Amino acid sequence: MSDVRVRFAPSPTGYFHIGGARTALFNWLYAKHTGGTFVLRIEDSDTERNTKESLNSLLSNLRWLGLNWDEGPEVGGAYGPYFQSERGDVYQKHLKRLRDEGKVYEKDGALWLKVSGETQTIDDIIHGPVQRLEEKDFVIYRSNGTPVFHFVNVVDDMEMHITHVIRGEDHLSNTSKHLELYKALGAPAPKFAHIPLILKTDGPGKMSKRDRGSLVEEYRDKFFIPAALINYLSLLGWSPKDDRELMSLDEIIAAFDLVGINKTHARFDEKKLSFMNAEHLKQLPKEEFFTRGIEVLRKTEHADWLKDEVYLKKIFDIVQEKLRSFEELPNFIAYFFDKNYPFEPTALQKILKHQPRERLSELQTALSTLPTFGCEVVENALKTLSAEKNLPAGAYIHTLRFAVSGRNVGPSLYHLLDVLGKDEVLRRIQRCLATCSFA
RNA sequence: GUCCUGUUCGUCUAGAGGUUAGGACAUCGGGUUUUCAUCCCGAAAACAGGAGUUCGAUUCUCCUACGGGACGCCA
Repeated sequence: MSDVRVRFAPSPTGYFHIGGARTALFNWLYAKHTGGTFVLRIEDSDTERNTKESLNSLLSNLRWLGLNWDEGPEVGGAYGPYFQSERGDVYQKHLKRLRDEGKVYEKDGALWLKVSGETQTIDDIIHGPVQRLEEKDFVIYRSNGTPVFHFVNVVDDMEMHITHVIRGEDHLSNTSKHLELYKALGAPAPKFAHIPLILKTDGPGKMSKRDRGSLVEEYRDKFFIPAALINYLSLLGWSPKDDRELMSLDEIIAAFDLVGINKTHARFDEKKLSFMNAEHLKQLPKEEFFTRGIEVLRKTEHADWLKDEVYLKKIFDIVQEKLRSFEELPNFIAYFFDKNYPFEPTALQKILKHQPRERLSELQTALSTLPTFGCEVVENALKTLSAEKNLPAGAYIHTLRFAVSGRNVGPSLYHLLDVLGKDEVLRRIQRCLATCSFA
C-alpha cells in the first residue's frame, strides 16, 4: 500500500456521463497502479439539484464499470462521512479558524475569502507549472449559510489527505482559488493533474449530458462489456506509448501513469468504442460469454429460450465469433427458437440466382440419406453434390443458409446445421419450399 | 472582454533536432472455392500559418490564426 490517495468527487445532479466516468477511471487506475487508495466522495452540497436517483445511478454504474472504491459511501473509511451534506461541522470548524484569523469577511450576508494578491503557481503533472493570479475575493459561504464548492472541495481534500487531485481541465482555472484556500488554511496543496476534456463527436464544445452516447447508462443498457468501455476510455487522453490498444484491465493498470497523459482534448468516437466492444466480446471466455448472454436474454424477455441449456450453449458457441455486440444477440439467434422464423425478402433476393427450388430439393435428397449428421459429414455431402451437379458450392451453401434461417448472414453454416440437427434442417427446407415464392 | 490552456491523417494516438512521420478506428479496393458483421492483404489520408535559433525543425522560442476551458452566493 503506497500513500497515494486519490478521489473522485462527483455531484449527483444527473445521470453519470462519460466524462465523469473517464475522470473516475483515471483516478482509479492511478490508485491501482501505485497501490494507493481510491476515495469516492459525494459532493452534494447543492441541495436544490441533488437527487437520490442520480446517486443510485452513479454508484451502480461505477460498480458496473468495476471502479470500486476503497473509501466512500456504503463502504466507509477513516475519513468519513463521505457525503458533503453530512460534513457541515467540519466546514464550520475551518471557517471559524479562518474568521478568527481575519481571513474572511462578511458582505451581503455571504462570507468572502480575502485573496493574497500573489500569483499562484499550480504544480500540474500534465501541464507543468501553471501560473495564475486570483484577482478578486470570492464567496466561500452563501448568505443562506451553506458552504460553496471551492471551500468544501479543498477542506475535504485536505481532511481526507488527498495526495493527487486528478480532475478535468475545466478546473484548471479554478485551481488558483483552491491554492488561495490551501494557503489560508495553512495546508500544503496536493499535486494536480488536469486531464484533457472529452469533446463532442461533432460540433463545438465538450461533451455534455445531453449529447447522444454521453451517458454510461446507455452502454449498460446496450449490454456493452464494461472492460471494453474501460479500454476505450483509457485511451482518450492516454496511451501506453507502444502500439497496444486492445488491452485487459491488468495491462492498463500496469502501464498507466499520470506523466504520460496528453494535453490535448479528445473527441469521442462511438465507432471505435463499438469496435473495441466487438473485440472484447470475441475474447470473452466461453463461460463468461454464456453467463452474460443468458443475462441479456433474460433482460430482453427471452427467458423462454433458456429452457434447453445444452441447446443454448451450442448456439452461443457457434455465434460468439460472429457477434459484434450483445445488443444484437436476441435478433441474431432468434431463428433457432422461432419455428416460424421469417424469410427475409432481401436475403431471398440474393439467392434467387442459384435457382433455390432445384437446389433445395437436391439438398433434401442428399441430406435425407445421410446416416449421420456432423459438420464434416454435411460439408462432404454439400461438396459432393456441387461436384456432381457441376455447380459452385456457394450455390448450395447460400441457399441452404437462407432456407434454415431466413437470412444470408449468421454463424458458420455447417455448425449451424449441426446445431439444428438433421430432422430440423429437413423440416426447415420443406417449410422454405412451401412458403417462399422463388419466382 | 479578461485570464488559463492547447494545435501530428476525418477520429484516437506514437514519434524524434536529421524517420519512407508509425499504429488503430472509420473509408475505399482486393483475397480466403462458406455468404458475412469474421479473418488476411493493400490503398488513400497528418506535423495550422509565419518568423527566429540551428548546418538542419514537424520536434526548441516568439507571433498570428483557430480550438477548448474558467471567470456564479452551480459543482
